[in-house]
Amino acid sequence: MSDLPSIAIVDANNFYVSCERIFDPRLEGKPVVVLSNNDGCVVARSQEAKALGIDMASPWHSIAAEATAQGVIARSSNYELYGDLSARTVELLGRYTSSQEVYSIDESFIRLTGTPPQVSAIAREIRIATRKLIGLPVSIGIAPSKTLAKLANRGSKTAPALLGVCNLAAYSPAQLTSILQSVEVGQVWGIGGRTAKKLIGLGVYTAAALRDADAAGIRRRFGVVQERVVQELRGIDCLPLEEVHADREQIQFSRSFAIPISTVPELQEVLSVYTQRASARLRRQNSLARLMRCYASTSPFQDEHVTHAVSLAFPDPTDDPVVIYRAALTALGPQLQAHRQYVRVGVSLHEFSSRDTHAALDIFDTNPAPFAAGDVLDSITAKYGQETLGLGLAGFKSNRAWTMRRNMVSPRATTHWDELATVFAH
DNA sequence: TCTGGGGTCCTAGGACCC
DNA sequence: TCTGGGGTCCTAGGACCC
Repeated sequence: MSDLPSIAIVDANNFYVSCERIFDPRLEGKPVVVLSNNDGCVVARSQEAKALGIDMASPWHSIAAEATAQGVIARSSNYELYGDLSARTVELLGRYTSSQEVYSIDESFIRLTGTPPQVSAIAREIRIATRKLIGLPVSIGIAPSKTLAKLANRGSKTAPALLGVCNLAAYSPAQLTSILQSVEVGQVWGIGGRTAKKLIGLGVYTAAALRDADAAGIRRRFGVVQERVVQELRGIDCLPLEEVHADREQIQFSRSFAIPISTVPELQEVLSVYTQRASARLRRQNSLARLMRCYASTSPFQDEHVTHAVSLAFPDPTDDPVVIYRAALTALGPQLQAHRQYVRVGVSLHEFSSRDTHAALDIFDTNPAPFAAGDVLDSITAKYGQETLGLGLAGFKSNRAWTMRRNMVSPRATTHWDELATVFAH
């Protein structure tokens, strides 16, 4: 038995639903779904909801009647709650490893060392701890590469006998091949719908067949990303753990509206709010942006779907909400047409530099220090909340008909004093 | 009436330069 | 009339992920 380091992926089961259940135990054992922003699509389902045949990404409006008749309970997404429970889970996992990559809101890769039985024992301990200390059920897949760990993670969920932990090191080469033969090629991490279709056309139907395919040929036909998948399936670790969470390389803020917008002043208001939110994220990671893209689009589900998009460079990299808003308005404003029914606006920032580096280069700048509107906004909203203060049109809260629809949202039970859970004694 | 949002990486192709 | 070739930078878009 080898004593090599293994990669484990720890993944919370039906994460958003599990978060909702922690603070509302009445949801336990019932079919529950969580909806995307705007109460648009299903983005998380409990086991019971999956069993009823509710698909991921189903538009809620088209299934709501039937689902509620079947007893399905829907919740609007409550990202503040999920984010907080996610952070607690990350901290807990950190106690079991020296090397951790936070891959998404509900998944971490961690490195575990020991013999296969030792590693599996640690994984079982983690499972018990997350359930007991945070309230979340998790599944754990363990293997020599990330891609195989993801595959093991699927196995840990589909085979109840494994009790939520699947360590591929526990299987013989023949058993491993038979496991890979049972996985469709499109289920492999990194192989999406398009590539899967092409692979099937070439006769590559399963994970085992992809593992045994000619790596150079795969590279020629599909590129380096897919070639790495082949190597990873062979147990060769090609995708290192990204331990330090690097700053973002782009920041987007985009939302669909509860109702379409067709007046220019309202679009200006939206741009004002979105540019302020995007620039706040930029300042949080201490970056300046050189490039911005903005777009406004009508519904892709209607005739005459249009998108107006602009891309613009700032003369000097900036994080100033006033500069960014004015630039967005100047560039996108002339394209907006009052008779259109816009359903979505997006702002994205790119090409970052560090705020500190830029300041150091700026010593010969003769302009007096400008009013740092961004810093003032940040310190006030940090203390009193996101909605307390805004610049210009974003400062008014009245009559914002376009904001998100969130009709079934749960309390932010861990981050707001006035929304704490209430316990009743009987 | 009602269809999410935020990322990453890679590649192709045009513009430009020498 | 004749009319190269290679390198780099930039951007848009594809594909994938959760």
